[in-house]
Amino acid sequence: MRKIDLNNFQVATSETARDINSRIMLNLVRKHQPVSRADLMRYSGLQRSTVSVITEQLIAERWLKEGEVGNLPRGRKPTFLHLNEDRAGIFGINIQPCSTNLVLANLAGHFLVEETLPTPDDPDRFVTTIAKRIRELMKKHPRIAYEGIGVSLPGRVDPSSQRFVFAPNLGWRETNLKARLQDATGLTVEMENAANACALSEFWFGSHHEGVKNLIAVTVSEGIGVGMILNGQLVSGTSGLAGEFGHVSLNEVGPKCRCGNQGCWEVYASNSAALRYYAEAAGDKANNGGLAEMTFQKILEHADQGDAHAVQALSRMANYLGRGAAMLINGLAPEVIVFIGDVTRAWQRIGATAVEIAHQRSSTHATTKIVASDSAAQPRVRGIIALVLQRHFGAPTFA
Amino acid sequence: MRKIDLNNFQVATSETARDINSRIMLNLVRKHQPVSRADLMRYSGLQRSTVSVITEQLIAERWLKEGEVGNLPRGRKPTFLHLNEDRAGIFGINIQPCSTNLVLANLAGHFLVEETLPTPDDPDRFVTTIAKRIRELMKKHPRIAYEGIGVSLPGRVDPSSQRFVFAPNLGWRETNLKARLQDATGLTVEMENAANACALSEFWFGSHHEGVKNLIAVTVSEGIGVGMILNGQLVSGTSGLAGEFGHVSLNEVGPKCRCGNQGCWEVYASNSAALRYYAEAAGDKANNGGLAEMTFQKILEHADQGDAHAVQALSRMANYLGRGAAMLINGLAPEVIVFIGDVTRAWQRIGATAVEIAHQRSSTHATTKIVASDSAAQPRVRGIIALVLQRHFGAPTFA
DNA sequence: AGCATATAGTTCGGCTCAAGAACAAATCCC
DNA sequence: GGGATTTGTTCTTGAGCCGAACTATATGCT
Repeated sequence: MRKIDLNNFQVATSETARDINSRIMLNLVRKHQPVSRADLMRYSGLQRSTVSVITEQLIAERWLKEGEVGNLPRGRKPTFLHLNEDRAGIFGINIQPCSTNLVLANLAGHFLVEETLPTPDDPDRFVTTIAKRIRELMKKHPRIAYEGIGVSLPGRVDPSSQRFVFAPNLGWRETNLKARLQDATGLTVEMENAANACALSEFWFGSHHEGVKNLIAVTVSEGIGVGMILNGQLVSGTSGLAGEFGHVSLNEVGPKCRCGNQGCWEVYASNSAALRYYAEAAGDKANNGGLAEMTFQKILEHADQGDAHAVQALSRMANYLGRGAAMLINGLAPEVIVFIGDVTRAWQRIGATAVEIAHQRSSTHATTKIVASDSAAQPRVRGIIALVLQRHFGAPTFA
Repeated sequence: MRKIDLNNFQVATSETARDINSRIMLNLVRKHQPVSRADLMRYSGLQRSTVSVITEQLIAERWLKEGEVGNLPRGRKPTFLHLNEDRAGIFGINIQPCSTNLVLANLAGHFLVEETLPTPDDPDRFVTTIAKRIRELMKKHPRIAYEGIGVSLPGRVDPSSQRFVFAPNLGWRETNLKARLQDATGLTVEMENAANACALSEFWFGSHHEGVKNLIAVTVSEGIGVGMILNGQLVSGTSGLAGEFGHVSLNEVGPKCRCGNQGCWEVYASNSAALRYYAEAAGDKANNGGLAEMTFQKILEHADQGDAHAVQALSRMANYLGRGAAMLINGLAPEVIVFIGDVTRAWQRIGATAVEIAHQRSSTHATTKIVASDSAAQPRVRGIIALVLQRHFGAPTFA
């Protein structure tokens, strides 16, 4: 039960009921399509007449389209309804320190165009490059409407001002990226932290978590980021700063972290941590060169080839991934924790350890599932598409 | 933005708009009373006519009452509306290991009756004793309607089944307390974890956090419990298990915790931890007796009397309270963290340390306020009143 | 006193919307 | 072809908000 925010609430008008019910219809079609009006009546509990009127309206607005006719043992054949997936196009941009993904997706979240380009050093060049490409793509695919642009980036974004609070890995000075991209493209821009985007991706597109209302995404790369869905919605905290569990200290006398503190989770469980573990294990060989050019990628390969040091490094990393997961389970008790990042490619090797440690160190009553994301699914960019889609498929809020 | 749960949603009917708007009216009156219909029109943005109809209805249902007439420089004098605080009575029960509070409150959360009794060893006796007393009180105050009973207890309650998942400090075997209390009193019973109740208390009755949507309550006693309000609503997690941050390990080689793990936050920052610190500081004197009967209460007194060991023990405790708060700030970035428990009585002594450590060890961008609750306010029992009040004052959810 | 002005609150017609019943359409089976 | 069955539409009714007109009550100026 939510408390009404008396500084910012929304009263109901005569159209409110329709807003709510047509949003429900849209979601029911999304889930159950192909689906007849009669099915919608049964799923929703609304009157057949009401369903008819609402679907008629949604068809007129091109959200839905009538499709083939179904077959039943008896009676009039139903006309199936479908989501009109090509009603709108959404651009998704995923900015990472070295490369940026640009995607054009439809309402179903399917990618129509998918490109990768190097991330420019400064935001000015970024805006002009991306805006140009987006305008080209809009010309090339002129038939669809464009809903907006979603941007995921390694940093925290203030939900109210939509400026980023910090993005250390990007090295960009604080800038009003949103306004400039909007001016350059004419489309609405929404920005979100990459871990939050991943959480949204799993929450809206993850097929295996039916009925889940609490889901946590953990992105593991150079650092660790956490995105949280609690009570069915993204948790952003004040100024969008929530999710920095990667900088919770697991050991007050642990190694220094770039955040200034000691023994942070990401000092123990990130890709960089695995590199450190490998260097420690490989010992003196480190000085013989080669190790300086070591990458997490190579550790995964070495482990596959049976390199004991690599296996050990990954195992230590897995152990700490488990400890951090235990923190999240104890504190937030989600139904699911999803790990995202290169580490998922080695999940078969390290998943069991992480899961075991996590359960060992968390409440015995918790039933949290811990899984690795399908890395092919591009959760960062899919999630940012989900963010934009929420405008149309999310629950409208009143009061 | 929330995702619609297609397994459990609520369609809008013709009455939905009224439900929403009259709930808003009720809250506006609660906040701004005494308030005229014209004021409500301005606060809500609804038409004067709509406000008139809704208030008429709320007066007929006895939620509101007309009061005195106001004065204005010009024009017709407004009739002020008030919340009819005595429309309903709510029983609040706070179960703690040794004593139980029973409170009868009105709609404003004011206590009409306030009693304390020893907590029976077994739930059977508890139900009969409490139910008898509640029936007596209902006879004694026959004029008001009774809304229900709220029960706060040291343990986690599954929101769906309303059974407690575990309550180790209570030592009661799992029992369907809710159903039995309902049968014995004829009133609706709602149960909630004590830390969650505290969070609700601060959120609904805390005057100093206007506009706050993310608030965390930390109860410090023998153990540490955490209750979280995020996005304006209580976060319970799967089976109500969220909030066990007290059992997050801050040190993997720290002292054993009763939960089976090592170095949990509550091993370092609870009342029991302060007792251990004191024993360590007092050293050999411990064997001379007296220390076995040491209580946290006495440590507070000794500190006031200038006992260096007591001061040091509290200071170590404060340090770890700060570290735990830093974890909550990094992870959840609330606007406010409220500490609750005996420790608040020593807040003048230890607050500064805790706040300093918390800010030192959390994101430099975070602006979380850290405060001690007013211990006289009885947050546990006030919060459980808030839980029941939410039924009438919380935002109704559709879709 | 009389009138203009201002503010509070009520009443009524018009519009949106869901409910529910009646009806039309389409199909199968006998 | 007729009855049974299911889908989908149409129409009336009642709930509820909007907006305008209207009533009630006050002040201040002439």
